Amino acid sequence: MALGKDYDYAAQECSIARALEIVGERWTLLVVRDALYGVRRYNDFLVHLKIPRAVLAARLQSLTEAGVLEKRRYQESPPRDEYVPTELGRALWPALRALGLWGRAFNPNARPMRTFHHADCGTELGSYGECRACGRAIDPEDVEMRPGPGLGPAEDPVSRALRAPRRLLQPLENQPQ
Amino acid sequence: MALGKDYDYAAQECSIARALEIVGERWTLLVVRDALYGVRRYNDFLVHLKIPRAVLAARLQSLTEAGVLEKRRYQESPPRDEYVPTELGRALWPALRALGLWGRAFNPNARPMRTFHHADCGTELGSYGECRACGRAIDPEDVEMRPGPGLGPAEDPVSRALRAPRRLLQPLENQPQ
DNA sequence: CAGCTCTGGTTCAGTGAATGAACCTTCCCT
DNA sequence: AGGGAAGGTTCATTCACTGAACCAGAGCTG
Repeated sequence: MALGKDYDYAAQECSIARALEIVGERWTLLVVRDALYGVRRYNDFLVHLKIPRAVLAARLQSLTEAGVLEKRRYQESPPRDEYVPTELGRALWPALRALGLWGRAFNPNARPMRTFHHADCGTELGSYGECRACGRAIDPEDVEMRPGPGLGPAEDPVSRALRAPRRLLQPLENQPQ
Repeated sequence: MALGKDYDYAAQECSIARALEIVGERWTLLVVRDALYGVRRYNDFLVHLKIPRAVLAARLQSLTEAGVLEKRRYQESPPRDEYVPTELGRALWPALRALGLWGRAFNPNARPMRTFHHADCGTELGSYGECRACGRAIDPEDVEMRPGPGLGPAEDPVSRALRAPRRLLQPLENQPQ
């Protein structure tokens, strides 16, 4: 979503509008999604999202300023930073989950791309992010993501790494190719 | 969100990206939000959202083509149409609810603008629109919206009408002023 | 019947954001 | 010395958003 630089719908007295001021721009929610999937590094976002470099830099910066991601130095020489979801970023999981569920409902005969399960018991999450077996909401740390039958072949290393069953927020291992 | 005309992130194999193709543009989710609040008429959207006319026309058309809203003739002479959420549009309620709750979490010391309750029991809804007491998802038809302490004075008739406690999807009465 | 209003648009010029390609810098490796 | 990887910045072009103006059908008013 392209917001004007004056962020006009800040005027709206509505929490939804407030949320969209932060994450409503084009690509922003996809960056957060990848961050929750475990992507942390500039190049991995770039490869996985096929996003223009300038836009990615802008989004990472604004998300960091908003407190959704945290920029963290993970090696000094050469200096390298990674972007990690904060508590606020992790709190976007229900919204992303709901959007994904709606996107699946949108084309009903499509096979699911990924399924999400309670890591402790393997039960697939319900429509409001709860474990149907345990009957309570599951934090993203305890969600296991599994590839679904709707996924095609992986074309880049990041997509390939995200094919394996894995916990949300678990950092991507950058195997040295 | 400004999508290119070729909708590039259609390529993403992800239900979230699919959803954002439809509702990811700037203003789109706010139009759907208003539709769920009971706004149905072009002019009411215009007044309440303060959205440019051209953008509103474009959004209403694309949402109608996507099957999120339905254009319905409500009077023949002069011909007047209203836009009503379809089943697919109503299915966006959990995502909007989750986004709104996140927007509230974003500025924690702000007072809530509106609260949403299960109409049958009065319990405030959880982050996916489920009733915490009944333990199940609540259809938007059964959700009661109440004004919260964070709302300022209403400046237009539509905002004023949306101040009263009311069910979602209940059409706005256009009082003849 | 002239003129005004209400509703629901369309058109248009100006602006700002997204895009993709090219370039840059620092560091490491050989 | 040369090459490559990571993480950016810069730039011209394209595209969408913005706000104001304009338009058209229908009813109301005098």
